[in-house]
Amino acid sequence: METDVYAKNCPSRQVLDRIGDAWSVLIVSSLKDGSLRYTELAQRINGVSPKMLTQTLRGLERDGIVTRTVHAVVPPRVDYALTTLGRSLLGLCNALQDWAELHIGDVLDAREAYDSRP
Amino acid sequence: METDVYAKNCPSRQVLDRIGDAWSVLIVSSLKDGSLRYTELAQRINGVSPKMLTQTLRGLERDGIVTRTVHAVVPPRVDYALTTLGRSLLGLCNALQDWAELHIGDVLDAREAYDSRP
DNA sequence: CGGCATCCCCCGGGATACTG
DNA sequence: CAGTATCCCGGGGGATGCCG
Repeated sequence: METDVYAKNCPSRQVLDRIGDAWSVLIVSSLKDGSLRYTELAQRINGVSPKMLTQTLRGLERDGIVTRTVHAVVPPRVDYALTTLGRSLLGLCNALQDWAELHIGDVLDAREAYDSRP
Repeated sequence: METDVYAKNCPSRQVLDRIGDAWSVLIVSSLKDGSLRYTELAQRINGVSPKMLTQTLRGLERDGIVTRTVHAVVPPRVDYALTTLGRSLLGLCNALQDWAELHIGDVLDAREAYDSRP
């Protein structure tokens, strides 16, 4: 198959969009040690609205990156976990966060220098 | 410094946003072999509007990831190149694209399966 | 050639309230 | 508890037109 991310209509662009989505990255990273419930994800990921959490989880499920397991109990319980495909993303997500935490200082310095220019 | 990407107001979130931006990834990758002119970038990156190209380049420059060099000639010539900080991103960008090109098939299959479910 | 500036539209996404 | 439904707003981002 022809996969050129520079091409406008290449589906790999959509993959970039998904991975690029900040919520996706945070969700995948949160699930690295095992499954979590909906509420646990919501607490863990500071600032995500229920709408975006659900929406992103549905997208990840559709893309075969997470599984959604409903337990028939009261109160309801829904677990989310990574698939094999999802686990293959962990290295990337970790690298992303590592870079961010390692170079955030440089970036902030560069911004300050840029903004204080005539 | 406290760097927790799960925290709402952590600046590393902004780094995630920048790297997550599809245009940023494509620009950084395009510059891996050396500097390019504005028009060359526009041609290389299919589907980007002038506005977004300029805007993204400004953001990358502000964040210390690319340099912008204006040559005083007619017609004008502006070269963009990666900084050291920008070059440190190359591994990440390549990994991102590699993953996309490697797993795009799995993702598309998962989507089809998901969409054709009752 | 390499941009800003402006207009304008559309929808991403937050807040809130309600259900199985 | 785990969502859906609804409303609503800001701004992302395309198109177009003008400068140095």
